[in-house]
Amino acid sequence: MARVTLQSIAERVGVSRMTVSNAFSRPDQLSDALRERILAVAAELGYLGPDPSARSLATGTTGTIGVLWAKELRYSLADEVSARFLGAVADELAPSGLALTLVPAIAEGSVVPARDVAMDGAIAFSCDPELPALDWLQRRGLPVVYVDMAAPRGGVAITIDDRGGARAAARHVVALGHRRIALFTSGFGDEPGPTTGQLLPEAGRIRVIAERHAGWLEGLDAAGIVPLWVNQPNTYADAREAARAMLAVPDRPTAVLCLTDVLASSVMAAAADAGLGVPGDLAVVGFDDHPLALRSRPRLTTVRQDVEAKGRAAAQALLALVAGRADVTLSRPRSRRLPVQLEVRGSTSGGVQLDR
Amino acid sequence: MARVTLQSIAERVGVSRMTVSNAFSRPDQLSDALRERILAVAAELGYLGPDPSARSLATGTTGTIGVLWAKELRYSLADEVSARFLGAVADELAPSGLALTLVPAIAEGSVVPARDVAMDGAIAFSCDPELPALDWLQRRGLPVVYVDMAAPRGGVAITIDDRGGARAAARHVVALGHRRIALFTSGFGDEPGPTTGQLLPEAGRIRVIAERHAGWLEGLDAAGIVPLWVNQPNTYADAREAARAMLAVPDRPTAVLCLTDVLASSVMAAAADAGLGVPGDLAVVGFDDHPLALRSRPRLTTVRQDVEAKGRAAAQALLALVAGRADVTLSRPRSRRLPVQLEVRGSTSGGVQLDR
DNA sequence: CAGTCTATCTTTACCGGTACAGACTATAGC
DNA sequence: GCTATAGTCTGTACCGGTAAAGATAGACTG
Repeated sequence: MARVTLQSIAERVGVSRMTVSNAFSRPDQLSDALRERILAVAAELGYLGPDPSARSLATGTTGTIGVLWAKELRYSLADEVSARFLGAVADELAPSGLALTLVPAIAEGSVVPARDVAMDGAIAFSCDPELPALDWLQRRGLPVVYVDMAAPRGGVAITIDDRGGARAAARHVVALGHRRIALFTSGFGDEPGPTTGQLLPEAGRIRVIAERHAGWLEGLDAAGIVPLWVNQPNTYADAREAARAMLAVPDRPTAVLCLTDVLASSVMAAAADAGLGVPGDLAVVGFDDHPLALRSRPRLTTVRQDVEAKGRAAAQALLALVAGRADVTLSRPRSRRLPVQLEVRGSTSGGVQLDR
Repeated sequence: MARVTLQSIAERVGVSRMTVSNAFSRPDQLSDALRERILAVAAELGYLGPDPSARSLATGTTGTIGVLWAKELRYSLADEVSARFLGAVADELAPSGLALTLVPAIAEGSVVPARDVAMDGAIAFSCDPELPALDWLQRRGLPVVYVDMAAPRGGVAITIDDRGGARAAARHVVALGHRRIALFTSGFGDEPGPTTGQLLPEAGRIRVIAERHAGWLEGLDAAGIVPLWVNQPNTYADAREAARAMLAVPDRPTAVLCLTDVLASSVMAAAADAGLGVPGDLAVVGFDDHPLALRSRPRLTTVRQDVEAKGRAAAQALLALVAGRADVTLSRPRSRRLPVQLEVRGSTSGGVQLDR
């Protein structure tokens, strides 16, 4: 299959290659009559439109933006919250005709995707700031928007008020009178269950984890409460084992604050398995307001974030950065911190009235 | 920021441009000493490695493969099952250094991603076979693997036994003695709730829908049962309204077979809202064996598919196709239909023993 | 010591487009 | 009638690499 190129069409029609190029890319540069003739010949020859790579080389733009993922995609995408974020980004980008490339931050083999994948810009999503891949993005001079992580100096970050939300969650259970409170989270290694260990440094660099922990502690410290830390290894496995271990400790906690709704959901399942009533025996609070939160019985009290708004904000900021490279008169997009909202539902209130 | 190119490095070191290229791409083509010198100069000048677009143009490969999505990504990715499929594909591809580009099948504006995005191959995931985007992929001569959809003649398809699974689900509830059975699905338009309408043509072309419906009917027809069709508009909204309407009909069904676990989960929530016991008042069967199925109380009887195996199979088939283009002696990968398995749990059995 | 390798580097020729600066009309304005 | 102006089209010069074959020289073979 000999490839049909601009050149072959040009020869057939009897015009210059440039004119054929314009027929596709800049219709205003030639007469309609000629354009139609060119397009007809192109169709006849089976021309597929300008070659993406060649155009990309010539113009310096690729038509795709990358999303840098820290974790293995298997895990990240399995999480509905991350996936919805990605979906919102993709949809916000679609009208501009930009596709979205998933770029693994962790290199396997010699290919370094953050260096070798063609893209016009990138969104770094909840990455360890020390990842070499981030360096590559910057060295390439690509516009980058940082989501759920700190931006380097001058960078654009889109975050949510993780700390405030976690603090509100902690205050909520404290206000309900709970004193034995567990913090159900990740980042303490591979052992599921209650832990007295240190948060792993790499986990501490994940902003979402660090900030939610900080918020919880702010809320608990004020009441002089020392929490029970419970670890869930950061894999895709069901968190029920860790939850079971938590519920088996002497002086079992009466309330548990969870890093995410997905973890909270497993906690609720474990509570049911153990014959414990929620919220009567155990109050549970999640984070994210995942669809799970509404599907669970009782409905889950949680800190709502608008993950789709976050995705849209990130996409818009990145679009502005990409456009700003071409037109320096445009103002740079600003970092934003989106608000969160504590949603009190049946998993803590117990009152049917609040459970709608 | 003047770009550092191979040429500038070559001049600085005093060798040909080709040698510099080889220093990066084919280390065996030059002496180690020279290579080190070149890399040193490259580092000093801030060279970032070969430009992806230029390399892509010269070699004819892009280092990315596309995944064609029919629905808006916002919806597709929000579904944990789709998302896990995508994650499995991405992880299977990662060792080959291939990135993954999400390609919207529905064009917005003049850009046709399936035509304009650079890629080495594509996975079409549960698309309407009549989508123009599929044509573009074929006209480009790209290797394509079709997942959860029929492949065109000679194409490679990875599917699951949707029909057999649905049939097993139907037989299961029939065997339990149910006679008033609802089929909770999508594809009948925008009205939620029981319907007597026709399945929309575009929905009928979605293999997953068509096959699961066919399987259900095979199972019910054998028992002479006429089901109640219940429609859930194909949006991201919670399906509880449709479920509520279903439970409000006179002669309320005693069993409901659902297109997916996500829908089943909403049905169970609606049952709880209506004060109905599962499985006592209403038996519920899902499809997919989504993590939800295990988290729900009672646990959801469902048809298990291994979505990650599906993703891996698709990725492997595509890798084989891509490799086969270069080396025609390789055998073409074959279409596969992966098995499914009915998982009987508490939402139909009622027996505690089966609910573990 | 001629002949043949092998390793190393260079030369030539693309890959398939687009940007930008003319050049050549035809029309309009005065 | 002569010059602006706009509308079309062409020519040239890149974009930044890689493939494949050729050149050169020292090592090895018999």
